[in-house]
Amino acid sequence: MASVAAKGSGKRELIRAQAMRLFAERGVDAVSVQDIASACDMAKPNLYAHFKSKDELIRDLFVEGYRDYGRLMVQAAEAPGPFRVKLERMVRVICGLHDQDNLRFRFIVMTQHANLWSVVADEVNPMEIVVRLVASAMAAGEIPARNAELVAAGIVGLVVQPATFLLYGRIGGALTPVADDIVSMCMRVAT
Amino acid sequence: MASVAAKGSGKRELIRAQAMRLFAERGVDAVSVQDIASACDMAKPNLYAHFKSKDELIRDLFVEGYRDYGRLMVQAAEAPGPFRVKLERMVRVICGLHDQDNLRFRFIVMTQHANLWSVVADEVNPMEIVVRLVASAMAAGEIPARNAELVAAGIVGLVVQPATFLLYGRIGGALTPVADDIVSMCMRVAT
DNA sequence: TGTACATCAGTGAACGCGCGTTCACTGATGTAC
DNA sequence: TGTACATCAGTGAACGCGCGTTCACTGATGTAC
Repeated sequence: MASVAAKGSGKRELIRAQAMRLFAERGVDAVSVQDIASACDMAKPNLYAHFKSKDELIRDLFVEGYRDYGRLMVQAAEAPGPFRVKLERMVRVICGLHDQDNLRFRFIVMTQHANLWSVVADEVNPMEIVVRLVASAMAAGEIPARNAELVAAGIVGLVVQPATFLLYGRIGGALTPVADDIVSMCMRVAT
Repeated sequence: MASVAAKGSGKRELIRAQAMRLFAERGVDAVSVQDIASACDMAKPNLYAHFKSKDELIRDLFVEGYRDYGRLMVQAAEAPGPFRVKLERMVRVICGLHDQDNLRFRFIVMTQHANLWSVVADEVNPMEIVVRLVASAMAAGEIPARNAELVAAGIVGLVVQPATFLLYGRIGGALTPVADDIVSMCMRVAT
């Protein structure tokens, strides 16, 4: 059961890894504390030595799940270069994280409407970051000034929806091989 | 409580309307049978005179929820005209349905990962329809032949993500006013 | 008109169940002398 | 070396709760004569 490698060491990381896997596969509501305990080969009460409650565990995974995305996207946006380069870096970051840690991406997709956003800081909120990138490129005259929120939404959709197609086996393989195509679609939308 | 207008008449339609509203607002798992009964001003057991179980009610709403989208999208795709016209009709249909019955759209978004797809026929599966439209336009040489699934995913994303932004108040108003912009983004992605 | 009966939408109360969570306890391990 | 004790990860059993669902019953309404 405990075949999914825990990133760090120790029981806490084992619990986090197994819980994220189960949540990603079935959704948080369809996974019981017992399910998580079984996957970790431990008794249910022992989970409470590491997390105060099921909710705390979910929040922990949600925050941690978005942290890397946010941080790397901010880096991509703040590093020097024209809009096209920033956007390309950003798309590649997301494709890379997606392929490298697919379970996390699944988890994020499954929980995206779960009223958990209040626990994620605005600075690392991926939507916010894309909106800011697009808006500042328009302000700088790098791309035509249009409805920035709408263009940003479009760009997010151009990444998220192919990822979702992949999730359901509609597209095979990984996201990185088509990163170029996604970037070019984004650029056509933005310019 | 029963202020949401039921489309048809009778208790069954009242239940369907209230349930869809609650499911759209909170997600199916966060709404109990008691919640639905209260919203309908009736006792819990009475729901079972109209639906065999909570699951049946959810499936009913899911199937019904997609039916109009699928039917109208197929019409838009099968009516004569070049790719651009078909795509535009299709986008307008979705924007129109979205604005006219926002709760249904919310419900669809909330339940999109709920393992309910087996109850929706392939012919009216919106993703399928878009994929077919793009693939046949490529086959006919109307648009450049590229990865059809990916382009279709992009187009779906260009509609769904703005709708989601709207859902969370990130964009104000309705989808129809920006339908033109969405169509033009889709065309730039596809050609 | 009044009486007897059939119908049936609607309900109060209870059902069993699995949930998240708590707690008193166990038993292996390390340490002191 | 053996004995006594402290530590603490881990657990079996139970907790209360709200869930979806069932069922025997009610009581208003319509119909027959």
